[in-house]
Amino acid sequence: MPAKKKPKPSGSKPLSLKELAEHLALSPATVSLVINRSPVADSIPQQTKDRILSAARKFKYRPNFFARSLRARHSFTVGVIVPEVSDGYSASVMSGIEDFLLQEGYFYFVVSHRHRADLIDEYPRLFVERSIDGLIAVDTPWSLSLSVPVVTVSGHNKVRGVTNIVLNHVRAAEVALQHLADLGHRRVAFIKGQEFSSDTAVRWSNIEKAARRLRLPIVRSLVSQLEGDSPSPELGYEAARKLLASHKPFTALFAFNDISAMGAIRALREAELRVPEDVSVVGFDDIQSAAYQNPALTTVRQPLREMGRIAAETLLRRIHRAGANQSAEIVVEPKLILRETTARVSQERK
Amino acid sequence: MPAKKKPKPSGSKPLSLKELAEHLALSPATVSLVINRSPVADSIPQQTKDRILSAARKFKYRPNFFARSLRARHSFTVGVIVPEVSDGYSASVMSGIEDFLLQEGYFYFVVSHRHRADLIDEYPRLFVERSIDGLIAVDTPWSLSLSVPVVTVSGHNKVRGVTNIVLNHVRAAEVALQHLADLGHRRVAFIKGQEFSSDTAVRWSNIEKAARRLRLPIVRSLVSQLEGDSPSPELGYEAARKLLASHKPFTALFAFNDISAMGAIRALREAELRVPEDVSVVGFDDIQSAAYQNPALTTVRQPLREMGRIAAETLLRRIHRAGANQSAEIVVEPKLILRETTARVSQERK
DNA sequence: CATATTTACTAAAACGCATTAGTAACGCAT
DNA sequence: ATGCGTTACTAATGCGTTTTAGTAAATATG
Repeated sequence: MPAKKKPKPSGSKPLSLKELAEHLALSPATVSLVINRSPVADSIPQQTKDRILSAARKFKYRPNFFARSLRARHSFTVGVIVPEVSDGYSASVMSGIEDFLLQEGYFYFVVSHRHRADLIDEYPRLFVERSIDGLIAVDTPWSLSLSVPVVTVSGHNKVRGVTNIVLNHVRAAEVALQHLADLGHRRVAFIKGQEFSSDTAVRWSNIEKAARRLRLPIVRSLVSQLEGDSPSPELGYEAARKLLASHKPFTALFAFNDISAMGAIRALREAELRVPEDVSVVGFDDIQSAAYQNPALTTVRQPLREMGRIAAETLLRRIHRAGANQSAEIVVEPKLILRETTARVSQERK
Repeated sequence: MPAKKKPKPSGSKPLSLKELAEHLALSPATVSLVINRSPVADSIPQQTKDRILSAARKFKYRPNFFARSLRARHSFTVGVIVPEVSDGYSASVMSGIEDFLLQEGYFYFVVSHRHRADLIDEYPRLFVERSIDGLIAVDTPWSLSLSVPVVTVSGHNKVRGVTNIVLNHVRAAEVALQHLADLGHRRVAFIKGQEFSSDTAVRWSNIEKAARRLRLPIVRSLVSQLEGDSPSPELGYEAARKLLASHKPFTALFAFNDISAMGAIRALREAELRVPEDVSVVGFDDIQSAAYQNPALTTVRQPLREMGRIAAETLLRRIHRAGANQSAEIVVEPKLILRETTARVSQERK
């Protein structure tokens, strides 16, 4: 005899397993077993199962997430830490992360540390308190060994228990400089990344190697560096101004990223230098707006979205098969995207 | 007599309230009361409190989040739904949301619906299953009345229980067209937003009104519309091509957003039209990269980050004082940012 | 000195679920 | 008739908190 107490079929608060069981005149245990398709429920006749399932549907039964997680001791949630949500790099990676995570029934928390060391320390702790199942650190210096699996995107420290998703930086430097060399450039200026950026060091050392192989000289005064943690092209503008101030001539510029390339182009313009006629510029990353600059930016593409996806995939794999699969590094390939900011070096400037 | 069982001061699994209490030879209740600074604990002598607090610190006791939420029936988590994390608009708003939320001890889940109606339907449900305390919908058509407070950014439907954070669109249209009119432009072309974009309709109707007030004609063939849901400038490029194809002359273009303005500028260039000498262009939003276009984009700024922050603030207020505070709309002011894509209309084109 | 109040706690229930160890009833072979 | 294996379930426990309603002892009050 079904109780006729709650005549609210919709809009009321969610009903619990117990209430559902009561309605069915069964025990919560049985209902739980059936709903979770537990093998223990094999002995339960199909008819009963159907009865349970259809009642669950009818009453829109949704297991309480906290109760479930409390018992199961995992949350189907991962943490993502980035320098800043609103910069193109992080956002692209996140997009890839999201793709995979949601499709697997996971959600994610995001936090931006904005390069504050205290936050880089604190946020992971907060995450762990929130019982995340794993963590992805994007473009963030990482040295912690957490109690949950960690995957980084562009992390370069070898830390026990963390897998790094990295670009093939050897290739990236090669492909960019080769292109410039092919166009006849010999005097190339560079803008290095900020100290805190996790790619700065590797990228630079590979540029040096590639330059050596190509016999391109690297002149001290033609190397500038981004300073400050703003995500705006302003920094590239400043860096390029310093380059210009050295009064050493150069015919090409390889910037640390697309954003700084944009700023640099502006500085070149202001100095009455045409891009690419007078100076060729190569960016890095290939963020969305790179293609729609005027002129469109030639750049080294990192498959950011894919890197995010791989990070998510790797993380979940590690969450599931804890222990095994300890490949510490996964490498993805860059690609040179030819657009309009590079050109053959002109005769008179050669 | 303290048990000498677990001699692992670090690295081991988190200890529970019960274990902590056991160690202190007190009941879990007492410990809980003290740790949560409950008024009921007033009668407990300071000495005992100190003992508890210092033990908690020593053992790094962290309450289990699920257990706590299970009991308290709220999660200190809100959901954020955006069209796409990796587009500048959403990302800026998110940045503002994050600022406020984290500072108040809340975390947030993000999902991108990418304009798929089924996801716009499904994600909020998933959110509710995850027991979010509230939801922010960014630039997303919203008509649902959820069981938790909802705040939209640029939502325009009046729905019971949802607060909309919106731009003053009257002013936005006015300020842009006034500027163009002041520069002598009479033949202005327009690019409208996609149907699915929540601002499209309001924006357009206010443009019509402002144009009427300024006695600027709106010619049918000089109105184009974005089509497709890509977040790239490509769409603006296409829209501008259609405008050009009409062969009606125009001296200014007011685009739906900065991204499409960038695409449009490229189309104009290809048609041998100089910006701003031949055609002035005004964008909308003032996303990060607007300032670093060449030429830098004149645009109507929406204070996106601030809108995010206000959304978060409003949401938390509504979560805390459920019921009251039912202002259905909060309006923020736009600002015209003068840069380099607008100029006085030239004599011969007039 | 009897009673009321305050002090310093604690027992127990509840939040909603998953799971393990059972049990009762039945059919079947011996 | 006895024992055994199925079948169809259920009771009970635990996950880690918070909170309410107590209680026992110490102290104050009349």
